[in-house]
Amino acid sequence: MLDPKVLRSEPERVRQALQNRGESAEALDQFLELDKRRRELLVEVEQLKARRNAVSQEVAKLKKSGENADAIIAEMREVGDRIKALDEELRTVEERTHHQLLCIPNLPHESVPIGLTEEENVEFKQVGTIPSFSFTPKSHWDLATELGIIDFEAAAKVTGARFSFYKGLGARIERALINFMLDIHIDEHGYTEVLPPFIVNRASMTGTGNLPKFEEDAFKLVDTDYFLTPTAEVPVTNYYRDEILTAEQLPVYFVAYTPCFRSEAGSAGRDTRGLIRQHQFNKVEMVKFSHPDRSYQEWEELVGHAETILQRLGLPYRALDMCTGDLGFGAAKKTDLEVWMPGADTYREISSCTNFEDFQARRANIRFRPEAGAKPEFVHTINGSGLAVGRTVAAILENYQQEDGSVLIPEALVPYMGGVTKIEKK
RNA sequence: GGAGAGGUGGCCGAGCUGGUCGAAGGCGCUCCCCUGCUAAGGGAGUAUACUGGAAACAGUAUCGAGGGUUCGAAUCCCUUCCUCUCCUCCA
Repeated sequence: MLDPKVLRSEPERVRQALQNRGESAEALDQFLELDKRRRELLVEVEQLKARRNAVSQEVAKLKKSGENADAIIAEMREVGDRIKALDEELRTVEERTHHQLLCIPNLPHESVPIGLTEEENVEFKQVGTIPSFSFTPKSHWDLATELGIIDFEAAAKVTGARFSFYKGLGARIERALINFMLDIHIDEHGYTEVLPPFIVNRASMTGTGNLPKFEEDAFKLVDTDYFLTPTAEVPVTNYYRDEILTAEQLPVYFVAYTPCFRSEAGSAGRDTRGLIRQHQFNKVEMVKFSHPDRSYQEWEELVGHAETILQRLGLPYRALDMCTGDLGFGAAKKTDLEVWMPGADTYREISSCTNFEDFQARRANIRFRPEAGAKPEFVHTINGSGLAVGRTVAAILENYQQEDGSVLIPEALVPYMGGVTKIEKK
C-alpha cells in the first residue's frame, strides 16, 4: 500500500511509475476521485457530530438542574438521522477508496531498470562453472523417474496434475535440503527459525499483498475465509501485523520452512513436466523486518544468504536485477537468482529476493518506535527464498548427473543424506 | 461439540446502576529537581488515525470487530472473532 498523501501530492510521479510497470492508472484515478469525495463527506459529518456532542453536554446539564430539554432533544433527533445517512455514504466511499489503494502496486526504487518484459531484466553476475557433459544431459524428470525417486504418475492418480510423489532417496534429499538450508541460515546467518501455520486468513493475505488482486492464484478452503499459504512470507510477515516494535528489536530475521500452495491459474501448459511448477512445493524462506534506513543493506545481505546455499551445493547460477515490468506487485526492488539447468539448457528461477520497503508494513500495520516517546514509523520488510527446495532437487539431479543415469550428491549435503554419496538405479 | 468467564492505552489494571471517560491507579518511558557514588525520593509530561489549517491549534473517531437502542454508549441489546476454565472428543 502506498502512502495516500503521496498519491494526492504527487499523482504524476505515481502515474509514471505505473506506466513503467506496464500497469493501468485506473485504480489511481479512481482513488483520487473517491478520496476527494471522502474528504467532503468527512468535513460535513464531523461538523454535525461536533454539534451533537456539544448539545449532548447541554442536555446533561439541563437534566441535572431539572430543566426541560425536550426542544433540543427533538432537534438533535433530526441531526442524528442526518449523521446516520452521511455515515453510511461515507462508509461505502471509504471502503471503495481503500480497495483502490490496495490495488495500486508499489513504486519501484529509482535504481530499478525500466522495461516491460523479462528481456529487460539485467543480468549482473554469473557464479560457478556450467558443467560440460560428454553425453546429452537428461531432464530431471527423466532422471528422477528412471532412478525411481519421484513418481509423477502416482501423484497424478492420487491427486492430479502438478503434484509429485517423492520416494526413497528422493524424499530423503528433499528433507536433507530443508535441514541443510535451515541450519545454514540459523547457525551462520543469524536467523531465528519459525514454523508457522500453513493456513492463513484473509487479513494476512491482504497484509502481504496477495489479496485482493490475486485471489485466483491462491487455494481457498471452502466455507471458510482461510487460504493455503502460497509462501511462508505470508504467515511470517504477518507475525507482527498490528504491532509496534521497539527500535532495539530491529532488525528481526526469521527463516521458515513451509510447503507452498499455488493454483497456477493462467500458467496452463507451461512447465507441465517435472518439479518446476507444482501446485505444492517446499520452500525455505527468509524474512527480515528492518529499520527503513538500513533496508537496502539488509536486502543485499539476504541475497548473499540465498547465494550461499547455491555456492555450497556447487550449483552454477546467475543473478538478475529485475526490471519495472517484472518486479512483482509489492516490490520496490527485486533480485532473482537463476540456477543453471543442463537438461533444459537454460537458467531457471530458484530464488527471488525482494525489498518491499514500507509497502507491506503499511498494509499489515507493522511499525516500530524509533526511540522512546517518538511516533511509530513503518518498518521495511524484506524477504527471499533460501531456496525453493523442489527446484533445488531438480537442479542437483540435472547438474550432478552421470552418463549411467546416476546422480552424485553434492559434498556439503552428504552428512544430511546419512552418508549417501550417490543415487543410482537399483 | 456442550457449559461458563473474559477481551480497555507500550504493559498491568479500574470503570460496566448510560451523560464533565480518551478513560482512575500502577508499571514503563521522557524531561527537570534532589541526593558525593549506588539505591531511593519529588515535580511535569507521555496513545493512535483521520480531517481542516502555512502554523499555532481545532474537530472527529477509536475501550476485540460489526450492527442496534438513545439527544448521548467503554457502560444496555444482537451478531461475530479471539482468549481462558470445566466437560466431551481426539493425534
